[in-house]
Amino acid sequence: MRITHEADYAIRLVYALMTDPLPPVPASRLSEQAGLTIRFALKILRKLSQAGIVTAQKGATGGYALAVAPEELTLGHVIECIDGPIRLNHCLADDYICSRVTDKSGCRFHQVFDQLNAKLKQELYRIDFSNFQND
Amino acid sequence: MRITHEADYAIRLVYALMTDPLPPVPASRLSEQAGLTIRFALKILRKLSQAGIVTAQKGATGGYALAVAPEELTLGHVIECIDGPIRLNHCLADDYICSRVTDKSGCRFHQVFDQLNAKLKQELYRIDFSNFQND
DNA sequence: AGGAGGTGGCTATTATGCGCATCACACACG
DNA sequence: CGTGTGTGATGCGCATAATAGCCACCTCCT
Repeated sequence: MRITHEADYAIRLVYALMTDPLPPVPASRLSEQAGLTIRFALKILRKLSQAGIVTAQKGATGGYALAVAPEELTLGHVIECIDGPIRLNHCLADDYICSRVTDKSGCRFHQVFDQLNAKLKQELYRIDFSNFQND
Repeated sequence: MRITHEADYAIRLVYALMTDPLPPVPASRLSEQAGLTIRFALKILRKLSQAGIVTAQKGATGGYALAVAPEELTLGHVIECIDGPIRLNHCLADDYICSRVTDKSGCRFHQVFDQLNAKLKQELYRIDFSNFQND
């Protein structure tokens, strides 16, 4: 029922990236801002890069930059990029076979969790990073 | 971002308890209904018992019974009883000290997660077991 | 050449799922 | 009234997986 530390760090890294006046920002500066080791930051930034959320520039003057506008980027994007799909219950996974299933829409509990999950997801995808721009 | 298997099982156990026509129900029958081993079921039932959600009766004709009416018991009760407090982010814990804190209400991210968390909790405490009574 | 990120693997810690052994209790039956 | 049997209570322990974080080496750009 919790996002991982990694996802939390990812959010901080995106925030640090967004508020930095001089992109591209090297991982060292980002990790300092976000308060984690550079090694771990690199791992997280790689995931963000693969997901197309940030761009990475190698080389002497390289670093990271946001690939999408803050108002286009939501908490949901970042969290699912790091933690994988948001699922309140494991029974919401695609390949889960419920022993209590009665019809194709699954058991009543499944349906309830499915609805709740959709709501949570919707909320997370509603909160974009422009909300945090002036903090 | 997921409830544990244990909490999921707990929900199934409560459901089995609720739909059983002859309380008190021994753990053996409940575990069979809910599809888990009796040992694990006992551990979960103990937690439910300590939380006052079910009553346990020792002895030859003993077993478990619901201590509260189904319409008074919600998914939130059962989940928090097993998994502990619902927290979308670890920074919502009471003893967490945020490095980014700016005032007593915490950083902007904290505030957002706090609100989301409250919403989720509210939803989970809105869904009581009478919804599942006739399934 | 040197400073940047990319990749994969590695370790330590914690959470999770579940089992085992033993004790405590309540009823039933002799 | 005592003892046996079936029930739950308790605590220990372990196997597996997830998580958090680190390291070494490679690639790429300037």
